[in-house]
Order: sequence, then structure tokens, then C-alpha cells
Amino acid sequence: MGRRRTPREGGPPSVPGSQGARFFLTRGPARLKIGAFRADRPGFSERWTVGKYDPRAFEAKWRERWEKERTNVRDLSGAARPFYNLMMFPYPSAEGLHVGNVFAFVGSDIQGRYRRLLGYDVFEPMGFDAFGIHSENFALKSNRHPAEMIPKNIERFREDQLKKMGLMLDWTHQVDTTSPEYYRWTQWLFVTLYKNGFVHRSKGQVNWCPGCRTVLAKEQVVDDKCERCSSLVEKRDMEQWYFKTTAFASELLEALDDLDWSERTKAAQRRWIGQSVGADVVFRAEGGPEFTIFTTRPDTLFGATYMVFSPEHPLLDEICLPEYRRGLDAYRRQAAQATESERQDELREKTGVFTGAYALNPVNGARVPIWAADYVLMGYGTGVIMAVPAHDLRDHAFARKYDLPIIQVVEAPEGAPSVQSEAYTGEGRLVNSGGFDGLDAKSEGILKITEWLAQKGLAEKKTRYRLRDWCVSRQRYWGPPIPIIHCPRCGTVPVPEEDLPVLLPYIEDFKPDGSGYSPLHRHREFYETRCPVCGGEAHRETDVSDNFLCSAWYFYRYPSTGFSDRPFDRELTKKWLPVDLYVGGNEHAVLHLLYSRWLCRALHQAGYLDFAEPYKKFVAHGIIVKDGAKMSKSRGNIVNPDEFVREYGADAFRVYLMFMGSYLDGGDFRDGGVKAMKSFLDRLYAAVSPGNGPLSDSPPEDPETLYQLHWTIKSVSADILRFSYNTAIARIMELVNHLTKFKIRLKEISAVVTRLVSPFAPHLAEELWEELGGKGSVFDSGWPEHDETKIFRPEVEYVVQVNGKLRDKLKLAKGLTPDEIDPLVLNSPAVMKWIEGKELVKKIYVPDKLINLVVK
RNA sequence: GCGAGAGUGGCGGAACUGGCAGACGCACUGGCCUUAGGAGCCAGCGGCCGCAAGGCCUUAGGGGUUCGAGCCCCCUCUCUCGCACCA
Repeated sequence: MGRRRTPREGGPPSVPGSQGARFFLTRGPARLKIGAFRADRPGFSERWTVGKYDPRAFEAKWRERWEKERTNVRDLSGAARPFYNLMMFPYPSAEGLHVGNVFAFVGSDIQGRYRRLLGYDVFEPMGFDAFGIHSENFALKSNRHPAEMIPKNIERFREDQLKKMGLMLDWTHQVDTTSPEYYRWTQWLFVTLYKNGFVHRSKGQVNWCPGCRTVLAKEQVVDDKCERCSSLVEKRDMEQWYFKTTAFASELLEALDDLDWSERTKAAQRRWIGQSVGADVVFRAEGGPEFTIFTTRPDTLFGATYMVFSPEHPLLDEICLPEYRRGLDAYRRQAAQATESERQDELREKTGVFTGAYALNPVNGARVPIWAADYVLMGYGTGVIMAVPAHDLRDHAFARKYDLPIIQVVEAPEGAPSVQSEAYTGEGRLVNSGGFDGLDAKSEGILKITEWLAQKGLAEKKTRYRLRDWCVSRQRYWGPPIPIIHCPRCGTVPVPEEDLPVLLPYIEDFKPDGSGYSPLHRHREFYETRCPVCGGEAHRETDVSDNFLCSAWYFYRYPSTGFSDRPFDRELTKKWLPVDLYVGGNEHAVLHLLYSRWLCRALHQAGYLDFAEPYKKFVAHGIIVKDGAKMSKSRGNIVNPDEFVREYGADAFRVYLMFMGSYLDGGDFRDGGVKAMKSFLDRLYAAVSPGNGPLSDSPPEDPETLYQLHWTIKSVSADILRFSYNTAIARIMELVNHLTKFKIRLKEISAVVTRLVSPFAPHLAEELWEELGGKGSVFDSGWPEHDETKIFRPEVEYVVQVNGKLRDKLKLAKGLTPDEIDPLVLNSPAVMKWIEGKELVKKIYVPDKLINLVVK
């Protein structure tokens, strides 16, 4: 805050009222007047009555006018400076809009309104993410039908809540993912991806939620539990539809570098994609089949002293010796019962069984035992590893437990514990590694050993990812039916585009039964159909697609809602996308954002989009807590936005939400805060409204006021851009305090304040703008520009330190040289007191800012 | 366990590149106004000492770098959020 200068220190005089002019005085030798204020009427003690505004009197009026005059509707095809301001659309829950949603939307809306004032054509649409298990589960719980419940919820969200928050939303482009005109195109996407080879149907282990009675994507399993209903997720073998998210693993990873996203979100995506660079190496079971392992440390191959198969590995049946068979089967049963996190808990004691078989190490022919252990996962790599207990913590723990040999192949530094007692995972030179001894393990060994084996056809460089293909099948009712027909003769056939949408039938009995089939499966009129290829009897796919597919493309639809013959218009899409600014919750850092990035890439490759990344900038807002604690139903501390809006108006609520804390980190909601913001808006209104007394047409002249004004414009602009809304509001408060305190009532200033506050309190701003005689909407009036020369001050306040401690402050002319400053500083009594009789060792000058005298 | 972030008055929070710590607001205290005030206005408000001027201390704790550290470095503690046997 170093640049800020307020008249706080020094003046005004403490006994006000008698003088006709006020002087801002400073102390120190260069005592001079820097600003004067002429009071029209004498006396600070005179009561400064505050005119109040009643939000109920005009907030509704402005909302109606915005709607009637289509203030928030842009001509999308004619826009000269498009700015696509996107916020994550809500799921229209029965509980209504959550204060967290409002917080998110308002913060995004401020960006939109600010860009609008800067002259951009801002497109700010809203929609409803209304398909999905969350809606359906709620309907089941409350004994209602989602097809009846959801439209009501949407209506309430839109009419009673969203529209009352003063958001700059263009409702002529809203999207409802459950409407056939929307999900028709969701299905079109499925078909298009299918035709372009991005879809496959595979049998494999899936995450089954017994609560929701459906499979889940890996991303939807959190701590072994269903992210929706918290049931413990089970493993099942089922045939499901998958999207090949892995096809773009490396592209999705690399492109992150160039995205203007927070590092936090990028880091989450990087971790999720989980790149590992290493090699596949072929081993042979003695007297049995070959098998491939993946390792990131081929340099440690000479230290591989046993092999471990995942218990689920099919090759184990062939490899395991008959006399070990019983033990293996028992172990497999035991492993199957363990939950995923039990198995993946690295702290859990490792278990395993010997198969009786041996493998031959390709680097030296060593005979190493083959084990099965559940610390090796079937789902990653090849489901088999080489174990190097000397240099891997997990293998080490296992080797110790089962008394397997530990051979050191990387030299540990002097004094490191023996690899017999502790695995060494650091850098070092290779030892016990045949011809490779002496090479630096990681920088040279990995490459050399891989190349050597590659020449013999036994290894291959390989990069693997933790990312899995996206399982999109859901055995549920409330979603877009997957547009596939199973024909006994033609196989799986996509529904022809002209037959879309495959309508989700209204069925009373939509409860999932756990059979592994969607409830649609029970409805013959849906299930039975004809093959579009051969015309023979066939049946429909009865699974619906994952809700995340609906939300992976909604922002392409917004601009093109007017088109019924295409999902998104090529020209409009070119003009408006990628999204300029996307604001949303970080809880979607890996789910929604990754899926939509992938989909964008797939559509790009298939030729439907000209760009590969959907969002230029993503910003994650923070989370609101209440009185320091997380809001939850059980705590009973849920904030109901409606009550506050009703009592204090949307503007006060908006301003409070933005003021209570950092938008990016979240804030702590206190009930009293909204009222405080209402009273701030009252003061602001009183200070700048002509309804509260005449405003002068003359321009501001007092330098202090000019300084305040222009400094505020500059700060607020910068603060909005960096999402620092709380400080932006604080700056406006300071300006209003200044105007109030000195009873400055100038029309020009009122117009500036009105526009500065408009992104935060749009209704009030429109009202003031009208009172001030402004034409049209304040949002078309342009953002005020600051004049740097008004912020420039010929004098600055120097901080004078002695040995780093503040001893005096001097108001001095700018740009003085050390020689000019010295006498002023050294003659200051406050300074003399501290340097008298001491030796002056050093003088530090920070131009126009600070002098530090170092004495001994 | 690993990774990221954070720890500042009674409270929410400011402090942008190392340069006046505590902006702005809440709460609180005193005063004004008032029949009244859960309204409004004025003033005070980190701690300790002091009538005051002023001084000392203070950004979780300890150490370091620097003329100067809330900010940079090291250690410790606490909290939050991710990820958690991915070979």
C-alpha cells in the first residue's frame, strides 16, 4: 500500500467547525500544505444525514428493464469484440441455489460486467446440468419422478433465484441438458465419437456402486466410495462403453503447459494423467510362457530378485505349479475381497504367495521366483513387475517379509544404511551390473540397458499413463440413452443421426434393480427395436451415458441454441470459442475439466472444431465456510441466499459475498456482514446520489480528491482483473468515506463511483446512473479511465529509519538526490535524537521512498 | 507417507517487486442526536509502560541472509486441501 496517501495523518484539525478551509498538514521540516478543502457549510459537527435507498424499490424494476430492453442480449454473429464469460452451470437441486453457487456466479459476473464496461461484447449464458444420478437419487428419496421434479427445480432456480441475483445472463441462450433438443446432440456426440474410433465396448473390472446400482468412472470413486452416495464401491466384471481418453494422454498433459490456469489445477490434472517413462521388458517363465513387465527403472534390472504378478493376472493359471495352486486360489479369493483402498494402502503389510515357478532375468539369465501379490495392480502397466528390493521401498518391504534376496545394483553414498535394511532410491553409479558397472544409474544406465535389451528384442522404451479410458455407461434411468442398437447379425450399430434423439421414455418404474441393467431394460417398447442396417429384430442399448458427457460440451451449445439442425454452428463457434474465461469450482479439476478437454481434442481431430483446448483461462474460486466451519445440513449452518436478498437486496448480498474474503481462496460468511454492506451502499448512495441533495457540475479540483479518485479507479481496475474483489470494494469504500467526510458532491465524481461499483452492485448503479441523467444502461457507459498525472505527487512522504527502525516521516519533493536529502534528514530532531554521538556507518537511499541511516 | 497451500489484532481479512505491519469491514468502548434505538453521525480501538510526548514488543515457534524480513533460506509445530503400493 506504499503508494497510497490519504489525508489521514496530519489533519484535519481536531477542533473542527470554525474555519472555512481545511488544510492537510504534515510535520517535519518540510512542513507544507498539500491540499485544501473548502467547506460550503461550516463544521464537521453538523449532522450529515444519510439518505437511504430501498432495494425493494428498484432492484426488481431494473431486472425487468434489463429483460425488456434485452440489455444482456448480444448480437452473437455481429459482435465485434467477443468475450465468452462462462461459469459452471449448476445442477438444479431441490434445495435451491446454494450460497456457494451464488458466490461463484457473482464473482464470474463481475468479470463479465467489467469486460462489458471495457467495451467487449460479453456473452454470459446459463444453463442447467439436470441429468444424472444426483437428480435421480434425490427423486427416488423424495418419491418423485425426476421428469416432474427437474422442470420445477429449473423454474425455481431461474425465476426465483438466478434472475434475482442481478447476473448479466443472456437467458435467450439457456441450455437444459435434459431437454431432447439438447441431448439429441449429446447422443450425436456419442455416435460421432463412435464413428471416429473414440469409443469401445470392453469387458473388464469396473467400479460398481451398490447404492446407486450402477458402474462409475474411476474419477467418480473417492476413497473407495461413490462420490454421490458414499457407498463402498465394489469391483465387478462387466461389459461397458468406454471413451478412449487415453488416446490423448500425452497431448492433454503437454498442452497444460501453455494454458492460463492456476498451477494448482494443472498439477491436479498432471497427477491424474500420471505419466511414467520407462521400458517394457520381456521375461520368460522357466519352461513356460513369456511375459512383459513395465518398469521405470530398467537400470536396476540386475537387481531384480523376484517377479510379482497381480493376483488377477490370467497368465498365473498357466505359470503356477500344481502343488501351489491351492495356495494361489485361496490368496486370490482373499485379494478379491479386499477393497481397493485396502489394497492400495501402502502402509498395509504386504501379502503374497509363491507360485512355485521361476523366471529368467533377460540381463543375466538369473533364476528368480515368481510370486503373486496384491500390491501389484492389474490395472496398471502389464500387471506384472520385476521386484528390485534393494532400490524400491515396496519391494524391499515384501522381500524382508518373505525373506527374498536383496541385491544392490546402485551405489549409495558413503554412510547410507545398507540396502539389506533400507531400500536406496537415490542417484548413484551402477554396481553388480555386468558390463554396465560405473554408469550413472538414472542418467545413463536406464538408456544403455534398455537399448542393449532392445537390440535383442527383449525391451522397448515405453511411456505409460495412469489415466484410464472413461467408462461412460450407467445402468440408470435419468440420463441420455446411449444411441446404439445391438443387432444379432450386424453387431453394434449406432443409431442413424436422423433418428436422434433416442427419447428417454417416461417410465414410472425407474428404480435401479441391481441386475446390472438399466431400468430401461425392463421396458420392452424401448428395448425392442429394428436394426437400422438390416431391418431385422434388434434391441437397444439400455444404459444411459454418464452425466459428465452432458457437461463436457454444453458451452459449445450456448451460442448455437438457435440451431436445431446442428449441435453447434461452425461460424458462431469460431467467433466465440474457445471460452475466454471459465470460472468454477476446483472440485472439477480432474473430472469435468479433463473430460471436456479430451472431448475438445477428439472433436478437433475429427474435424469439427478448429481448436484443441476449450478454455483459454480457467479460474477456480474458493469455498465459502460459515463462521469458520464447513456448511452442512447436519451442522444446520446452511446459508440461504434468498433470505438475505429479500432483506437487504441482491446488491448488498453480492457486495458482501465479494467482500468477506478472497474470491480465489474463499471466505467466511457471517450473517451480520450483509447488513454492513447494505449500510455501506446506503452511504455510497447518500454520497453520490443527486436525490440526496444537489450535485455540483464543476469538475473536481482539490488535489487530494483528484488523487483519491484516480488512484481508486486504477486500483479497482487492477483488483478486478486479479479477482481481488475484497480489496476493490475496500478502495471504493475509502473513496466514499473521503467524499462523505469532506462533503464532496460533484456530479463527475458521482458518475465515476457509479461505474466503479456497477460490477458489484448493478441495480444500484443503474439507479444512480439514471438519477445522474446518464443515457441507457450504465454498462454501456464505458469504464472510467484513470489519469496517471493526477496520481503523481510532487512531494512524497519519506520514511526515515535509523538502524531499520522508523524514526521520522518527511514530506519531501520527488526526485531529490541523496545530497539534497541529507541535510533535511540529519537536521530532523526526531532523527538527531537517535544519531547523536554515534558513528554514521552507512546510508541507504530508496528513491522517493525511504532513507535508512546505519549508526554504531 | 508424498505433494501443494496456509498460519497476521477479539473476528473476517489487507500489505502487488524485501522498505510505514494491521488497509477495508465486523465487534467493542466513549460521545452526539433521540421519547426510544438492533437507526444515523463523530471519535477511539494489536500488546506492554506512560498524563502525555514518546518508548519497547508484535505477523505460529526457533535460527539465518540483509542496512532493512509477514514476504527470501533452514529447522520445528499446527491446520487445510489434493494424491495415496501406478512399478
